[in-house]
Amino acid sequence: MQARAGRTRRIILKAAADIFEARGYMGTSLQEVVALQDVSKGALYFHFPSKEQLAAAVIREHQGLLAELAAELRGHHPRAMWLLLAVSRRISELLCEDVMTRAGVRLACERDQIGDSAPSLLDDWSVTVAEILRDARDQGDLLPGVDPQDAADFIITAFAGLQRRGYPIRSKGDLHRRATTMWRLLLPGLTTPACTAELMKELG
Amino acid sequence: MQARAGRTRRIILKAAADIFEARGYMGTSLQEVVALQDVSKGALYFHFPSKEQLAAAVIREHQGLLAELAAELRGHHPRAMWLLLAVSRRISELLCEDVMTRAGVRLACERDQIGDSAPSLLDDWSVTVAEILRDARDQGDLLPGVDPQDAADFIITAFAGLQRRGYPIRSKGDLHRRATTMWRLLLPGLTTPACTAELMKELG
Amino acid sequence: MQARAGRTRRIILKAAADIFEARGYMGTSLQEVVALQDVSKGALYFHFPSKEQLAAAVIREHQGLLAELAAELRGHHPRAMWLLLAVSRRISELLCEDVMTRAGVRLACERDQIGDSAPSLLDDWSVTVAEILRDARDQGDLLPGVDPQDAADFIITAFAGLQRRGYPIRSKGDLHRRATTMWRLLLPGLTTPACTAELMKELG
Amino acid sequence: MQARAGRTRRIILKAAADIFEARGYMGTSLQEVVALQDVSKGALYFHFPSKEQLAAAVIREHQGLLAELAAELRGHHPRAMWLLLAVSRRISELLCEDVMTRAGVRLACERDQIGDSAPSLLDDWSVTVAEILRDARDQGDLLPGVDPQDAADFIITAFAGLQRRGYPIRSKGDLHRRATTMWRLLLPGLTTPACTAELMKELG
DNA sequence: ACTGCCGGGACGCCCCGTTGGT
DNA sequence: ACCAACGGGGCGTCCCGGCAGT
Repeated sequence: MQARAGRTRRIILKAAADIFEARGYMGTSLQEVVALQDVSKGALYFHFPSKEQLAAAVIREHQGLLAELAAELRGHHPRAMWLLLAVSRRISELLCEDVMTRAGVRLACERDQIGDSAPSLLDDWSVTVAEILRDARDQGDLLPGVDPQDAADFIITAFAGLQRRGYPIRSKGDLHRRATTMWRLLLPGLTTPACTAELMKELG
Repeated sequence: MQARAGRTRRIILKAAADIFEARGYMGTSLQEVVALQDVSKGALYFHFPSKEQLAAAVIREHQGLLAELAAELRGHHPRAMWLLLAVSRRISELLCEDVMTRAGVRLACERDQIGDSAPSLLDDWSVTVAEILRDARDQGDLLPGVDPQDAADFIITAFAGLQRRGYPIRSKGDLHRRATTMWRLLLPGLTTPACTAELMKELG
Repeated sequence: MQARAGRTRRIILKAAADIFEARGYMGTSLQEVVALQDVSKGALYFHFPSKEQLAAAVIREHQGLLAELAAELRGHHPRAMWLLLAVSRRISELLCEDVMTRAGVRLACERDQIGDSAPSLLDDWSVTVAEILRDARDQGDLLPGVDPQDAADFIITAFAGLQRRGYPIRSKGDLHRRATTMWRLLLPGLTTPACTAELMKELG
Repeated sequence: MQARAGRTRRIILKAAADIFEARGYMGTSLQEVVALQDVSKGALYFHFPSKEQLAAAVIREHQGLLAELAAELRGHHPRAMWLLLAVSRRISELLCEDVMTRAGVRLACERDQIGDSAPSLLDDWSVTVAEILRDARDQGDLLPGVDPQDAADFIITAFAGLQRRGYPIRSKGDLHRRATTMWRLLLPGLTTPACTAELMKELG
């Protein structure tokens, strides 16, 4: 029965992500969530004590993801800036392919509407990016005068903005293009000219 | 009576901005709006036929503002990039001082939850910024390889993100600092080194 | 100005009839009424103190009409039953041609939803028809055993039902046909065979 | 649980009938309905998705009833006209004893205010009565020249009018008396003299 | 343990019938 | 004659507990 329970939980989580992603937290009715995959309200309330917790669970699905990704990719990318770009690319891909990721990011941006039990995903990300930037500084790739934490804050905010509502992402390439634009604008202000030049080649 | 009507309308608009800014579109109840300044439901319904139209009016309050600002400040700033920074600074100030501005921007970001009658403020801004950037290009201040429209899109998205939920703006200086950080990171990727150097001095 | 006032009153009354006829008393909003002919609410409330009184006025427009008609046509129709049919035909025509008449009858049927200030049109009609039937009895045209008042009650109820909602009246002929059907069914139970036979020829 | 649900549904339906009967469709507030038997809005919303559906359910309660009655009584009344009177008497009884029946008929008359989802009860009745009349014709009881469908239309309209608003039904006998009056007036125009004479004795 | 039916209140938005100041 | 404003609900419906089954 444990297996069935887990499966149901997952189904609900997925359905919730679908609706949350499309309508936002407040615009989502649990009615719609359960209707989407034809589970009962009872099932939902068994697995998640409240709407707030449901949203929190969707966000939590990605909590720590960026840190994991960083840890995982760190092996392949000794230099921190390369790592940062690699992680950025990976997240972009997820944003394109995976509804749950999009939902998580959207909900993270709507944290103030959800409540304190929602993990502050963007803060986590900010911390991780700040760490990477500190590594980059230690490796001499960062421009002097760049504060890693401030820069990280800006970067993740800007990045989260890439999937802005109203700018619907049409295709994988679409988001990729926006990310590329972002990095092309940011790198010269972030990294040393030599490093920038090399990274630009990566971006294509 | 025209005067009184205008005054009431303004009171409602202001109250709406207060609540919209704090709770977002969907989180706002018209009940709360009218309670805040003790106007009646009837008064609200008289001036605004629906919640959607109310939000649209708050947004509309700022539609064209950036374009006006640009036109107005153009005289004082012959070089486009200087103009851009001046406008940015002005908007930052407004975001700090004026609740309605903050509400407008927040609602603009939530446009997909409001409906099509809401002006797409950010698109407007994007257009204006793109124009300025084209001027900058013509003046030789832009780096080659920078697409004005793409850059403008990114800039306004990032700028709108500066007042991100969860990152409450604590003081006027707070937002100013974030804006400065943004431009310091962006300018090197946007403008020629000479131009960048001069602008950096402006930023302090 | 007296003339203008009277004209406005009439315009409002007409507009009210239009909407009342289409939507019924409770389904009608004064908003709609004033919008139809673009008069102001102030104008409406100047002429009619309340919705109830407005409806009452529409009904009152026809109060006494049937009695007048009877009086007027009495000259041409010495025998009461002929008079009754003539009056019936005249009312049928009005129901077809005149919205106000239809509205009046509809409102009269919805009297319980309007309030006590609405004239009980149907009761009036009932009284008049009963008088006519009594005349017919005196003229020896009524079957013995027919109680004029009971018969009148039934006749006007049935007649009012001819324009039943959902049975939309498509054309003048439509209502005429229903009325003919009614009389063909009723007359044999109401009048002496001889009288019935003559009247049937009238109906065609 | 099924049992409880059914009971609740019935309670709501009954309360709705009470209010609908007294105030009409548009004059009824669901608030009042739930207050009458102290059920919650949630319960109402669970069983009936809208006011329209609630009214439709009240009407539907009687849809097919007349046809069933006809089928059931057909055994006891070989001759169609006797059947018709029997059915009429049965419905009259129901109208006196049962609020839901009165509510159903009232709502059926207000169908245009409710919406298309309301069954057109009166049309159904009309069809059934027309069938009976056709049987009567085949049995040689109908007068030549009577169109069964037209006659049926008139009969049910008139019958529905018996419980007219403003003519409150005071007692069982009251409605019975009106029905008797109706048939006494109608039968001579509907059936052959011999048949009429026999039926009249039935009416008393 | 897990799922589901049924019910419970609480508002939310809309909008309606009405009155004051002019 | 009117513009502006007033509250009072109406309906929908939403988020959520209790039990009853499995």
